[in-house]
Amino acid sequence: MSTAQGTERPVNRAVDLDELFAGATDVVGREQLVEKIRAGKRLIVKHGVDPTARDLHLGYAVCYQAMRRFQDAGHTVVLLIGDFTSRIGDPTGKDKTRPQLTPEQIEDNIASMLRQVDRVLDVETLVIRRNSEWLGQMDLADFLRLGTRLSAARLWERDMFQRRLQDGAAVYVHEFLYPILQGYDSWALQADITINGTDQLFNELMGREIQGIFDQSPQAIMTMPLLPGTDGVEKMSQSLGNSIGLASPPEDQYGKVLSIPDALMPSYFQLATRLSMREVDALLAELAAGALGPMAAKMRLAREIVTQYHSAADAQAAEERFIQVHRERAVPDDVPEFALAAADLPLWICEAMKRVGLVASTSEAIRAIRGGGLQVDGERVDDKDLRLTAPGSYLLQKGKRHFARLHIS
RNA sequence: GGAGGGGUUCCCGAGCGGUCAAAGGGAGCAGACUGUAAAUCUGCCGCCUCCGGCUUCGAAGGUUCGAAUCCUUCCCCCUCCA
Repeated sequence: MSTAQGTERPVNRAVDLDELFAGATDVVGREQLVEKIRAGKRLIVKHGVDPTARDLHLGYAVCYQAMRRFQDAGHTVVLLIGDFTSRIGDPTGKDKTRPQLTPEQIEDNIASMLRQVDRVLDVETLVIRRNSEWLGQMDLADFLRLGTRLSAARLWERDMFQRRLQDGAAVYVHEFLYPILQGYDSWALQADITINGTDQLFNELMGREIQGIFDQSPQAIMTMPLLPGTDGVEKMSQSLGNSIGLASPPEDQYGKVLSIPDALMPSYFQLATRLSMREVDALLAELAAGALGPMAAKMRLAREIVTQYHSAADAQAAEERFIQVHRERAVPDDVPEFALAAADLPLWICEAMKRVGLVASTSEAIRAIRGGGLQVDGERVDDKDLRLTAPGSYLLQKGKRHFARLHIS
């Protein structure tokens, strides 16, 4: 079993521990870990992910920021791709079995993931491993042998299982066994610390258990809080539509950050920016004291984030644009354009709105008109039977933010 | 192997022969308000040139003047006992 090799960078033994662990909800086994750091050991820092295709968002970045700090301190960060475990599939949806990923798809996904994480992590020194390397070789006898050392009661403790049991929901065998495999990963990598979301605590504790069984020094577990989404209620998740993508355009990021509830600003400053704890504390103190207005603070937050994932210039531009569009309600300059021939005249307004994609159906267009939400050239449309009769250029608009320009010639 | 519960509009979830395009919540869209794309309040939220029509309630048949609601078969999901 090979282990990850870091590059020959010096390890910073005197690293500021508070900054290193900043934002963590908990660090299990911190004492031991600190000893290793002080002794100058180059830590193996594990972060496990599924190789599913997805757009990474700020929620994921919370861990990456933490991992980056370890990289900066000279440690080896291993991005562990759960290619083997993902073949088993995540059971939680009611959806039918997920199509199995081919090795090519997995490699594509890894590549796409790297293109996104390189905005946070140092990809040069990042080590990538796949757990099929060892799990793919494990035979049933090995697995059962491991089973002789682990009590099922230990697995049942998992609160998720307990809850499902109470609710009368199913617990599938493979998910029951999943933690063992994930724990085995830590042993295989000889991980000194694993960094992941709080939801992974149980699985990672299994790693300590298994490392202990094989007389390996148990990994520390640094759990990071789940970043709330822009709705301020649910955790950030692509499927909930409350996420801010790392690769999203500057304006999109900027706008979304400004839309978070004020109460979320502290967590975002702390978890989603590269600012140090000290800087964040100072900023929040100013905010609390009223020296810094909430809007100003949030704009600062948005700038920080856009700057990190794009550039200071992009952040500046996004901010100006935001002010224009939302405060001054100007028409954006990237309005999608559509062209139609004069032969389509006269064109029913509902049809026009549909052609241009502002509404999905004429029914919706009619409803929108009744609700007063459609405009042509800045004038509200009140008559659902309105027709465009002359060739020319029309600015179609739904609400305040959806525009389309239609050229008829 | 046995017993039972269930599949409803984007999601969750009521409905259990007509008054059902189907309660309620969430999401989404719009209007008002605001420092914000937040919060709050209001409206909309299957399709159709829409004061009328058409197609929906796992699938296919059937019973009825009439079904999401009853019957039959099939597909899928869950729980409990063994």
